[in-house]
Amino acid sequence: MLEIKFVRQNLSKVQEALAKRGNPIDLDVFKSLEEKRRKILSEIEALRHRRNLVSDEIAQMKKERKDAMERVTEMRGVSSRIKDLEKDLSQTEESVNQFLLNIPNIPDASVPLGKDSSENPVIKRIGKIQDVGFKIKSHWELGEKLKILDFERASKITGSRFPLYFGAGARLERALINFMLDVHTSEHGYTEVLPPFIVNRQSMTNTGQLPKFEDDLFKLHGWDYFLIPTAEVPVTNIHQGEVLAEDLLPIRYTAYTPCFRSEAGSYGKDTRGLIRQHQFNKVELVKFTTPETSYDELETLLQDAESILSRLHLPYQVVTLCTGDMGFSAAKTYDIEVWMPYQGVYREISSCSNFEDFQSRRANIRFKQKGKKGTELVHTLNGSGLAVGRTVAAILENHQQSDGSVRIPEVLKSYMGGIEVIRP
RNA sequence: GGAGAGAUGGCCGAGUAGGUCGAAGGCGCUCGCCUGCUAAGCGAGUGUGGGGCGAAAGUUCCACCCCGGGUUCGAAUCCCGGUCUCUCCGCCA
Repeated sequence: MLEIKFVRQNLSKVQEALAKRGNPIDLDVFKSLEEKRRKILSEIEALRHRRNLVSDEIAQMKKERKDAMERVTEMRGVSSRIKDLEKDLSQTEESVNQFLLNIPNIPDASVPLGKDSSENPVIKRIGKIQDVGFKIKSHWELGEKLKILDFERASKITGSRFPLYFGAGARLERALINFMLDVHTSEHGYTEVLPPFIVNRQSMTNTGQLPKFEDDLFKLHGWDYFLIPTAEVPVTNIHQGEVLAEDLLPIRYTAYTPCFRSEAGSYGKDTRGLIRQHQFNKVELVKFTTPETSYDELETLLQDAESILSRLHLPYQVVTLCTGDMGFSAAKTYDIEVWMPYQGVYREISSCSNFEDFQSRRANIRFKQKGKKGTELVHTLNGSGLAVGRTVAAILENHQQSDGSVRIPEVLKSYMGGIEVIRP
């Protein structure tokens, strides 16, 4: 959420920034609501001031055993007037708030201008794409032939877009989770977290999934709870409402969680394989930083995610999301895209973002500098490190051999109980 | 699921016959003094958010003692509802 004062004082700047993102918003409604809110508020405060003064007077008169009836009667009127205004105020505040909650973040100045994903500049490509000299199979074909993936049976159990792994496939998924967590905790300085997989409405609102994107979430019947679409939600909300000591920052957490997404509106897209599922596993990286360091921390966050791909010998590229392609809460985002040889395209496998104070304002996460007055909002960041199902897909396709077997990357061997190749 | 106890400032902890309580006291922290160093000691200060005035220091007003309602001229204090935590019983991986 943007700061109300900032929006009020920078109407045209905000409007311009939102136009760049491709979601123009008419701020006139906001302007008049906000004026109304401030007008009512100052009237209420004046009346409350008066009431406070006279109430003290009444107390004094009672002490001196004087008759205070006249004042009491007067204050009855004042109090009921206040009550009416308060009702009006809370309605207006609610409207202003709803408006603000639906305004996306303002892109950082370094974010390239563009209308959609076709305009995301590639900033680097790592790893060689080799011509293997045989016909590349898709990961779903490999998975089914190797008897490690079974999409048909998964749909019997639940429906379409749910994964079912067997044997070395299940082991590979688990190996990747452990490998990623181990690297991030022991080499990159993150603290491992295992959070709830179900969160309440407030947490979803704090990180920006709500109120706008409820259709993308799975909601629990009879509860105001939701399945998490990413560990970002529970992990960022660990510190909601807290004032952190500055010397604790930056805080770095990594968490494995399953992720649940309704994928509303994606009918027909990526219908085969592991790319787009209602349930998938992900290892997430989350940081809380000071405003001064958040952009440096975004760069190292990106490196931390990249290092997983390098160690798995998977070719990838990094793009900067342009203004028109960024998520609602982000101020700047890098996507890491892994090479998927069957389709011959790079596919998103990690998304690393700096949210600046957009989430921390909603979640009220602050820090305090020693010896300094007041508090300041932290900056929050997160990135996938990595999406596990897509990593399995990438390993299958990139490390397949002409006989339909798949080589396990060296770094995973110890996690795979010595399995070096998955064979039919 | 049943019974009970509790929720106060960065932390601990007073405050219930409603009025000068934004809240005692302690700890912590900041600044100053003192002191071979450290510790101790002494003095002063020290919540958050919003608004007005001010270049700033500051000053002033409003709100906040878990959350939401209610009673009242006036609520941290009384009433109702909710959330969370703890204890006991039951059940359970």
